Amino acid sequence: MEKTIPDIIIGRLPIYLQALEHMQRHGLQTTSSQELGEAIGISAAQIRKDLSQFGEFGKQGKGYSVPFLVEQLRAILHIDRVWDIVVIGAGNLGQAIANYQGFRDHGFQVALIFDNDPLRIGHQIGEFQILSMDELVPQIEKSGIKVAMLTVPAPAAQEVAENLVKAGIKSILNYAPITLSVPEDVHVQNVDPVLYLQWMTYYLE
Amino acid sequence: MEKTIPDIIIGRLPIYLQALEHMQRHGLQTTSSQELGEAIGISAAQIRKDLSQFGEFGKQGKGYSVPFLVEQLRAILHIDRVWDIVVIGAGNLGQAIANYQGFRDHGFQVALIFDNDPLRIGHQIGEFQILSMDELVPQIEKSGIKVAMLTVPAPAAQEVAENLVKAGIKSILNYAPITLSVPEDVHVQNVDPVLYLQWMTYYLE
DNA sequence: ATATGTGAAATCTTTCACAGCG
DNA sequence: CGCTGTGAAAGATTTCACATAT
Repeated sequence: MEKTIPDIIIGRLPIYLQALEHMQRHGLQTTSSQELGEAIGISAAQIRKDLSQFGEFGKQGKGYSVPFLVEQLRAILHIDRVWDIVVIGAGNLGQAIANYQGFRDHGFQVALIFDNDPLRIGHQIGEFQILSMDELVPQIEKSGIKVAMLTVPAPAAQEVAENLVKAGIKSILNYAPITLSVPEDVHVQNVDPVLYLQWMTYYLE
Repeated sequence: MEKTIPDIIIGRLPIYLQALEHMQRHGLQTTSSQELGEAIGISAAQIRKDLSQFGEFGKQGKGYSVPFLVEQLRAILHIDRVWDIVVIGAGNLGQAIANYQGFRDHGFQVALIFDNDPLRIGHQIGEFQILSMDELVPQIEKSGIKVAMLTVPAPAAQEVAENLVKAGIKSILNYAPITLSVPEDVHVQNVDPVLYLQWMTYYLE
């Protein structure tokens, strides 16, 4: 009886939340679909329609309570808790991710980091030791972590992804320039910046 | 008379190209919409429809020449040349980007990098000196660069974006956790990883 | 025999416009 | 009166299925 909510709607909720948290930091108590829409470049009707998939969060004639809507969106997105994440690849990007304050501020906590380079294994990044890739499956299994960020070179990415799946990972943020093949119940988001740059250059010249 | 091609199609072309380059590196001379679709999880019909917007690149009964289609896609996306890019923010992420080999391999060349921290200004990252934010508009104007990657903290991002627009930037890859407000002719892609993590946690638990 | 390119159909997404509530 | 929530309409995207070319 549960209707499935389109992925495209889920993808907009974090954007709504980002803007609402911004309003909240600025002390705004109430907003409207109109105001929120103008802040993020999305139509008021679309925001109302999207939110209506999950409940009735507004008051007619009044708008939405900012703190209440923030709380509701956090619950919907399951970010009303702290998620541990694992980083695979301790190169420049992996290290930058491990040290990025923005994850902590939003309830994501880097808990494990792996690399296969003997010169890196054992070294400290922030408060974590870089672990050997040989330890990947047992360590992740033991930790119960479900979310991974993949920053290894393309030729290694598919094999690592398969190990992540074996270890019980269900969500992969993939920085490697390759389409990963994974089971249906594992979600992959490709965030290779080159893809986005190539998209944007279409509109140049 | 030129029909506008939907943005959603443009966004898939870099994915096609990524897979085709992968095939090319493995020596594959020919492929089909079916085979390409299986590699990236997109239907064969959609690939054919997308490509048909730009011309007739295949041969009936035969399929597509991999090197030819790679060349055509590069021309369509305007990546049959080297693009200089500017990085704003020389923190962990900005430095990781400045050193990322993947950009060079795909025709993007970091040419300038800016920060507003006096402790960073003047320091070397790879072959580049970190420049002062005060120099941002004149230096970018002089260079003629059109593409920027924004890795500054959220509170600074909107102001920096406005300066980028003044300096003639037309494409911004935005890592800051905020929706930027820019003129219509400037393209922004938001790549804040927190947005993607929040999207994925919806499907967990 | 095989695989493209493409109208037509099906599906999905967004916008419209207004009843209804505070 | 102002703004939500929502059916219905419009618009966009994807899939189907086949004529056509090699």
